[in-house]
Amino acid sequence: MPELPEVEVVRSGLEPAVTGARVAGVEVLEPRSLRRHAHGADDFAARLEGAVLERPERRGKFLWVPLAASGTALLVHLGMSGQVLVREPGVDDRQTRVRIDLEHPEHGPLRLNFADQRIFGWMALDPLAPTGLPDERVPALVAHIARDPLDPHFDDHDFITRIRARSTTVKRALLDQTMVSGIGNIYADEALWAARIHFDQPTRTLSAVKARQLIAEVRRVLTRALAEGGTSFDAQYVNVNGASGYFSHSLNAYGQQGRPCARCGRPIVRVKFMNRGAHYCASCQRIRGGSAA
DNA sequence: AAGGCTGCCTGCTTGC
DNA sequence: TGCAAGCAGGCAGCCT
Repeated sequence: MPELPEVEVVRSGLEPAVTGARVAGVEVLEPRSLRRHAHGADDFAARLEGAVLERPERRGKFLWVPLAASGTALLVHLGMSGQVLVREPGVDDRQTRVRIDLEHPEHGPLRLNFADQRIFGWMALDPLAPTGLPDERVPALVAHIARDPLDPHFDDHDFITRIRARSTTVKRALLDQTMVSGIGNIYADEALWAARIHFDQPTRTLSAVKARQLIAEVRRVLTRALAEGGTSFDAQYVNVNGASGYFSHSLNAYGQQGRPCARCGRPIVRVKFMNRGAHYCASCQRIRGGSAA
């Protein structure tokens, strides 16, 4: 379940390998991995071959590599199980869906393998469009995605205002990538635990102080997970070298059902919510009625 | 506007 | 032992 920290680990790992490299060859082994590319697998390969790659960028869980002098980017979403692996030429990985061979001016030939067990992830070539900020462009398929909490232009005050104005509940809002991006099921549950907020608390009843605390805890958990190299439970998430992260050892709520809450000792419980699991401490995280003041 | 639900997917785990 | 159902869930799109 790659979320912001895992995608950022991939982006930063990719940066030295791809920046300035030329695409020497593209092989699409699984056309479904290109379902969001507008014109099919052959067009994808033909247009990507020969392109020179620039520094990879990220917003939320979306990762893209601009192609020099083209107004286009190679856009990647890892979905549930996607990986981008930097390998020696000719090396293959299990469940490789797209192979991209690179020629780097300093590192020589390299291979990128886009591997994805469940095929929820995808790649596409997508036009870059201006955001309104000087010198900032994002792919068209990312235009509707909100800034993420590690973006220097993320506006906490604006987030607090918007979340309190929405008639929804708090976990639903955290998972809504048009409200705030980069958060998935793991870090939503972790941030809610840290802020002592129940997942089903109506957002209109969140005080401004509580909403501020929530976004601060979101940022803290994302930052800590990034520092630990992301969360891995198995081979489904690895960095560009195939190594796992360590944050799974730091989880307080997600996957901790039956274990004692690190604050109060009562067991963490897991319930079904939005067709996924919600993990929380029923003692520390209660729905508070009352004023929104 | 909000949200419920489905489809997209495979591999591992659980249950009969 | 073997098979089938259940489970993991990000996102788009449809419908109410």
